[in-house]
Amino acid sequence: MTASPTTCDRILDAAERLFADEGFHATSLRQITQAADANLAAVNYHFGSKQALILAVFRRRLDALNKARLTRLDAALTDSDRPDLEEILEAFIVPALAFTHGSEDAGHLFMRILMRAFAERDDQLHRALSAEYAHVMRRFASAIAVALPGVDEQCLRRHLDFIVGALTHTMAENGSSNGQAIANDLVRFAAAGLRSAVSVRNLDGATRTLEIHT
Amino acid sequence: MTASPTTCDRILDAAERLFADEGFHATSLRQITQAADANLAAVNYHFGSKQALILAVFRRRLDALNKARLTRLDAALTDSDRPDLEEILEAFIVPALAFTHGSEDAGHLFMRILMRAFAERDDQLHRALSAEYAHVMRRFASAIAVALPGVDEQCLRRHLDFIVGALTHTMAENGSSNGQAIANDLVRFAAAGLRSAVSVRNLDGATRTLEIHT
DNA sequence: GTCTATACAGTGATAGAC
DNA sequence: GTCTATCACTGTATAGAC
Repeated sequence: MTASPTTCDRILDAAERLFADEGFHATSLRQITQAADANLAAVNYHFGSKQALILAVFRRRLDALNKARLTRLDAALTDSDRPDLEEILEAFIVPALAFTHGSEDAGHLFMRILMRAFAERDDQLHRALSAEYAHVMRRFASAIAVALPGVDEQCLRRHLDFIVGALTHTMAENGSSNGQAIANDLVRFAAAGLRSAVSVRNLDGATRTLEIHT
Repeated sequence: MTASPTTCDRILDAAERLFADEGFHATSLRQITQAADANLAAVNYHFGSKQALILAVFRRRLDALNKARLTRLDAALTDSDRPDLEEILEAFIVPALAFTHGSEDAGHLFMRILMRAFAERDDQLHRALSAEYAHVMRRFASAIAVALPGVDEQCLRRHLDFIVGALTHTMAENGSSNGQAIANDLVRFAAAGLRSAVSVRNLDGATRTLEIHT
């Protein structure tokens, strides 16, 4: 069941489970290699460092998540001529929160790992991952820009940061409960927030008399 | 300049600076005590553990932030009879992002420490801090509930999580640039998101024919 | 009480033998 | 590729000096 063929995979599996259970910092390489029936030095041989091992554990699951996101985004875009904002947001949010309901091993572990990730990640990991998946963010930004014509580019980038922050914080906070309800809620919240920028901008351009807060 | 009177304060100052520069995990107690002209054991004597020292460093700044938030909230609530949603959100968001512009030592360090916090925090720290400042969240939740009559309680709690996540992620991502612009943006974004919940709920209760997404 | 010196078990990493 | 042995370093605990 847990006996994967190669040493590399056994280390990845053991590391994922231990990281999810105990946290990254609290898990030692000796624990991991012992659980994986491997030698201590094997980690540094195969991955280079503990940091790189953590990154590898993440990459394995985040690749799947972002592939699911892009697949759903493509479906939403080809679905109709004019992309629907809610569908785009669902393509980004639902796959992330969907693992929540999976009592499947991989899904459950992934969720707990993600909770750990945003509860404990260091910025090396953060930088590496956000660079690695920047193209995903760019694709969603483009799609939203089409669905919301007239939205300011810098404003859109900020709003995407808002959404990413809300999503990850909520995942870390709420664990594996109410995934679908939270997803619906966040989609509506984010859509309203995004649309508010466009309407304010339009009003501003049209009348120049809008009062700006503080 | 950096010579505070007591050993306790010197350790706190040195720890804050080193944590901001290098990160929590990467900074050793030996670095801290050396920079603070103190003995290694002084940390465990005064704070109990490295974890508790990290917590103490946070508490010193977060106390000030949350006091500023509550002061501004009180001002917004007594300002007029009916609380204004945007003013409430500003009371929560602006003080957090205001430190951004402070070239003052404390403000600048605080910002970088906060970036580290949400780039590296472990869940012990997270749990302790959110428990410690839960009353602040409760006060803001109550204020918003008054400003937005009819909003579902559970929904409001989720939305507050969205806002906290968006705020912290954005602070960690954008560093010390454009604080005021981001604050205005986030206030508008959050207000629109919050209002969307109320209008949807009202529509839902009134017509029962609203289509629910997916 | 406040602080110091010292010791300890455990960490990630690495060089070199097999 | 894999393993053993070893390194410098970590956070923590304690006994004792001021």
